[in-house]
Amino acid sequence: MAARAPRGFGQAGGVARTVERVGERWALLIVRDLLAGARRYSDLKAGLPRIPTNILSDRLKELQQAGIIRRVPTVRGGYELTPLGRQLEPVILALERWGWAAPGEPAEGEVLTADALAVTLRAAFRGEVAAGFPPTEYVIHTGETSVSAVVDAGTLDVMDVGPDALPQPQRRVAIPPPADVLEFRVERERLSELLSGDTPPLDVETGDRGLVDRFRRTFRFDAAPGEDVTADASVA
Amino acid sequence: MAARAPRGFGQAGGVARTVERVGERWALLIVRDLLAGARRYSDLKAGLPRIPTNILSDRLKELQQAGIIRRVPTVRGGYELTPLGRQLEPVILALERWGWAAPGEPAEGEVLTADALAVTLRAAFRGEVAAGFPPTEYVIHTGETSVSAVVDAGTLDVMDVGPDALPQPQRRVAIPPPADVLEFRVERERLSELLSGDTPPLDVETGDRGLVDRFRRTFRFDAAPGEDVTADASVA
DNA sequence: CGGGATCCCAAGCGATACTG
DNA sequence: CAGTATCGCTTGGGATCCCG
Repeated sequence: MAARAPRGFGQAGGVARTVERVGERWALLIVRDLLAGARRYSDLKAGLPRIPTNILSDRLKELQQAGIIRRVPTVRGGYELTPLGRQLEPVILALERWGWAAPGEPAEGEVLTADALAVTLRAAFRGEVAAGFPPTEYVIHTGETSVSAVVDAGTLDVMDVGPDALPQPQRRVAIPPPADVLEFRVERERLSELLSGDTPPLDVETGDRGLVDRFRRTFRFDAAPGEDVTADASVA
Repeated sequence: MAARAPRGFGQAGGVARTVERVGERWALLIVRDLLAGARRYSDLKAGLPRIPTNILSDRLKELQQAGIIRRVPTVRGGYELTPLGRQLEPVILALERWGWAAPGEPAEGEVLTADALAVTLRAAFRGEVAAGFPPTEYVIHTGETSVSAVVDAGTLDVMDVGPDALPQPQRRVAIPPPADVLEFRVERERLSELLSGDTPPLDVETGDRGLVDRFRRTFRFDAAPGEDVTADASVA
């Protein structure tokens, strides 16, 4: 007996506990996508094109047992985060921020889905700054992905508006569409620059160009003040 | 050619990028321990008793190539975080917080090392609250582990004071030892309660019992206000 | 002696095929 | 559409061995 905790880390700290539950391959990406709302099996699979279906199936089972996700009874194949799972949001946002700050080329053939972009925007969102602006809607096109980000009084709501977007569950709060709307397209490779406060070329399709600056203040990954990001990755 | 990005996620978002770099098994625990300061190969191995030596070796190489850690030239077998690696601190702290908030038994046979406990205390630390108290030193014994946490004007410094603690590099700031000192022992299973604002039995060895309350205000995982943590993990 | 490298086996992962 | 089943390959685990 005493199965010696097979495949555990043998560690009692919080990091070890968390990694044991969501550290398996693909698990955090599933959580990321579910952070945007309930999704069906096929939605998850479409958002994670390279996940093998058996792995998706395994992870969904494991995450359920860990109390992180649950099935949506009313939707066949539907899954959503539990309250415990939603508490992983700070983890996801911290991972998202570091990922954009880390150097390295984007690598071709990668997809940036609407759910991923929604998390990106939430990670870059500065509520305090945004609270100083009138309600604004930003429609962002990049690669094959299109999302709408509605900013109102320090709150942010992102939704997929792409060609194959699912019908959205009604908005949480029924707000009138903002008067200020900026719609633009930016290259995927330039998104990082845009969110770092840089001014890459972007193609404004609708709205006042002056709103671009508002966007750049509202969504911004702050290079930690006083901390140098550039690290020497060259190794013998 | 075009090696088809073997074993990548095929995702462009920040979460995917981060998980690709530090998502391998054990990697984040290595980063966690290095967050406490530079460590040698044997220190890391001792702090991670269940890691196979080849895996430790592999991870150290990978983390170096990712620019997250580097060798300490002056210390044989020494490793430390790069500035980029130190930027993972928010990630580690977020993981630590979720891990303590998640339900589940501690599981026996697990170790809680000094480096892990240091991260726990940093994750639970409330600088704003602490700033209101006079400088205080807390010496905490739990299980086999003993650390000293010096709190001064909203800053926290944790160091190993266990029987086999390494000789500490000199304190960052040469401060006089605080007048207020609390030394206590708490069972490992009760640590979670203590850091949740509960009042489990603890054995005060030195200092005024009134300082216990100061400790409880200084180190505290906040149950996110208005968010219910308890989730139903029971599954068919 | 500490700091790794090698080996072998088991477990997890990935691709594809298949079923309710 | 929502998964299971199967199979080959890759990775991790554990013990041992080697090197400076």
